[in-house]
Amino acid sequence: MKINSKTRYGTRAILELALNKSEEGVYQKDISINQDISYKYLDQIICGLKAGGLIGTVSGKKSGYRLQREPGKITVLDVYNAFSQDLAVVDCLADKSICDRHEKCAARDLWDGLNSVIESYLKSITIDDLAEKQSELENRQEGLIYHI
Amino acid sequence: MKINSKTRYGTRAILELALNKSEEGVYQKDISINQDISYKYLDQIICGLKAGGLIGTVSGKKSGYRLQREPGKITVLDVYNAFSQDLAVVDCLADKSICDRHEKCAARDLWDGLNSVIESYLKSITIDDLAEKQSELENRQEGLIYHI
DNA sequence: TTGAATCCTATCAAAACAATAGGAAAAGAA
DNA sequence: TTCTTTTCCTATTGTTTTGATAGGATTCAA
Repeated sequence: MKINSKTRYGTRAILELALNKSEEGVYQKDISINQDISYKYLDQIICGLKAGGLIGTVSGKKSGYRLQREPGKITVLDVYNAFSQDLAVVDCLADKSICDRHEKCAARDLWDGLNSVIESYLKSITIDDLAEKQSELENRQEGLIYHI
Repeated sequence: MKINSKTRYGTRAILELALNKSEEGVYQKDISINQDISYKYLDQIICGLKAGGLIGTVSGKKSGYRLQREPGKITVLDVYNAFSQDLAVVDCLADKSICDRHEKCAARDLWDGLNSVIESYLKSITIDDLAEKQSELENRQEGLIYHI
């Protein structure tokens, strides 16, 4: 049960865009530096986020990327879905035909429940939540320094 | 986010033991047949379940395997842990040293929350719950047949 | 017309995964 | 004892997924 690196990086990349309060786009280069993600690998991450309709390219004198919706309307599940087929912790959830047991399988119901739990958690957290949390964490850090 | 096949099969195998109401052990052969798991692969599954202290070998005239605890005291998380290291949807949860960002990383907190959600779900379901569910499913099936 | 940025596709090495294989050890039955 | 059945153990293998790199095409403003 691991989150793959594209989803991990994708979340950080999109968080980086949410943290940018200016009207201008954010360069891939800056996402790469600020979030410690290989510039080239980020190519694919950005491609996925764009294909998922979560981010877009800014046209104009300063290019770069920006969110396509308000950060409060993008959930982590959206990011997850940009890099995976449907969330299905076991294959028989997405496609019953692969297992004859599906009609009466307590195990399948179990995994189905797990799926729901994961899905609703990922859906409950928006990029805005993350951005707020990130600001909090950074402020708390500074606060500590003041007290030394 | 997939559950690996050992955990999947392991759950079904241990469910099979829970469904056996006799005092006698259940043969690997029978688990294999009833649960459609390759006999040889089941070797490794059983080995994991034994190492996890969840099942044991019956000694006496009829051998086979049985649960080591009451089914109500074995959770699906126990089964999961028998086949994976600690549950950690991202590696920086189990080992902070792999990423410098851990002090102030909203993403890490996000995955930590996901981890908790998964863990508490898996912990909330016992093998006894599964066995009961399985009986229900099989009875309902029979019930439907009567009404045709 | 060049420089910086986005965009696109192919490739690769390593790791994880799922499963098979072959047989040793134990223990009851003949 | 010997045979048979079942448990137990370790190695190996083929496939798929994963994480990442590579190389260059395209766009566009200065």
